[in-house]
Amino acid sequence: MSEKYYVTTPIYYINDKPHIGSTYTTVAADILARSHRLRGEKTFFLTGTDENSQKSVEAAAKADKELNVYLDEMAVIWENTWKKLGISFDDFIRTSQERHHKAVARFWQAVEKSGDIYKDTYERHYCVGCEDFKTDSELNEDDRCPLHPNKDLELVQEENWFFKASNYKDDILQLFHNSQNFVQPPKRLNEIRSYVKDGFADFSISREAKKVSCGIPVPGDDTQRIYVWFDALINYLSAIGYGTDDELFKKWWPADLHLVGKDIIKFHCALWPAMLMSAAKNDPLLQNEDGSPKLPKQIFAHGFFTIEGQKMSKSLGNVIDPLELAVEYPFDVVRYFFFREIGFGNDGDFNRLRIAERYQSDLANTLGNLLNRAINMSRKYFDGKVPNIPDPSSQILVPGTSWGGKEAVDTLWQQVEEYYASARIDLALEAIWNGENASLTLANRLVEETKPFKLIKEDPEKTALVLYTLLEFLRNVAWMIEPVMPEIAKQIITGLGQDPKSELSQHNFTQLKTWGGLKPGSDLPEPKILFPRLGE
RNA sequence: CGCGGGGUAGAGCAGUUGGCAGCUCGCCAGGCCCAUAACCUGGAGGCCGUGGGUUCAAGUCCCACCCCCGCAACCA
Repeated sequence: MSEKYYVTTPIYYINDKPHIGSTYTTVAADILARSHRLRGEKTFFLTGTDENSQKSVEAAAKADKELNVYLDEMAVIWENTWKKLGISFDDFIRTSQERHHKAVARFWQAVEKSGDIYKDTYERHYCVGCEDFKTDSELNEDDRCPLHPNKDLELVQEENWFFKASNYKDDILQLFHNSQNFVQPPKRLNEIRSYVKDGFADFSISREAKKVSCGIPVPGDDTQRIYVWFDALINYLSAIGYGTDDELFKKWWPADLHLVGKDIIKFHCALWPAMLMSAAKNDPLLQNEDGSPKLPKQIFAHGFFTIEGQKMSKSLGNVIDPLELAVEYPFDVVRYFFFREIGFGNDGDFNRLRIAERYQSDLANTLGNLLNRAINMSRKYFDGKVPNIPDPSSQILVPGTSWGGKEAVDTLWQQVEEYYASARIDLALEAIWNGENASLTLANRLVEETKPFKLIKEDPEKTALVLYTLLEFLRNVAWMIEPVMPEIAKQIITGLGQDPKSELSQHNFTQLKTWGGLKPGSDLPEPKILFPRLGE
């Protein structure tokens, strides 16, 4: 009955510590994972590190460290950064781990058995920057890599193993056709479709061992090492038991969502499904009941952002360390900014002025102030308690107001859930703040429309109804924003005199979001300022 | 013919299947006084980059063009 949700981030190169960009990706995955967990779905959230790269070798050499030592140190830094930021990952895969090597070996053999691996000698241009081969048509007018024009292309001439990606070109195009949501957002689907159409050539998937100082050995061929991308993608399988724990694997595969940056869609949307299609032919674990390949359900490519209008760059010195940022602002505020300000899937700008603006306006003024005024009035007029209304679950409309009542809140919940489900985090937040029949803005308006501070003298019962509505709506909002702002959500719940932990453990999701959950007559603690105003 | 993103109110951005142009901030004028000088209402402010085309109807679809941004390294 309960559905499962398996979400991944890309695995990161660890030639430096995490920065704000990788943090953005990871937070996005965290939000989606949390939204599914909240719904009571069995959720598995994977992140990790890509360690079989030439870049790691270079970085280790630069740091004057043994490769293994360097990798171990950096992997810890990455994992700990995510922990400190409260990222709720369930596993942390390192491609240097034994389990990964086992999975890769099994996968390679399955692909080989399918007849999609062959040896060939060739001479081609290899761009170290891209870690990728370039065909002549991909070079710029100076015959250099358009992405890395200052880097000399290596003219590589060697015998390598190749993956017959071209065998799957039609299948991939068919996949795009059949499942329009496979790649999100749509503009990325267009991009990748034209890439596959124009030429989805066979990939070289190994390099000569003597030329690289890292990489997983090709099964049965010690002279070759597996090309980093071919092994990296398999991490999504190895972390959930492929090659080591069949039962676990069956539980989680296929992935429900691979979250990636827009720069690596080629690998995830074309190469990866092709690899899986091939391996599935000779590995029942990768097959559906009908023998078709089990492919990830969706790949979502997010955009990049600039820092204060400029490209993130070390030489400009504007690379932001997420841990330092988390000192400047509560990290929940940063999370909110990321997904309120920047349409998920679009490029955006990381701008401190805008963070401050969002903080002041959306968080302090609209949300924080509402919570504060609602609690204060309730405490003042109702003896420090949540107003004791007779039948909270059947709360009716307050006549003469634009507040949509409990049904509008149900509708809002529905919208928010749909947005989370389709990874439109930005729209979920927009709806909570500015929605049409129930929203934080409308809740503030309800106060103006009913004036509880006057109404209390004439009609205490109606006042109780209004205040209960506000408090109960805030409880609902807390759970709506919990995936994005888990700490803030807890503080709101606590501020309403409830215990977030027991709310979660004693109620299922359906009960949580059912109107009337806030117990009438329960104690309201003295309000704390959730978002102090900035400046003086 | 390198690749990609984008040009919508003063700033920053939304605009799914074409159907009266929206949101946040800022500005102006009111209201309110419970609240974090917060909240609410009203208003000013747009040739939706340009020129064509399709259509009863185009920010949205088609064609052409102009302009801006990113593309050594770091890097989602």
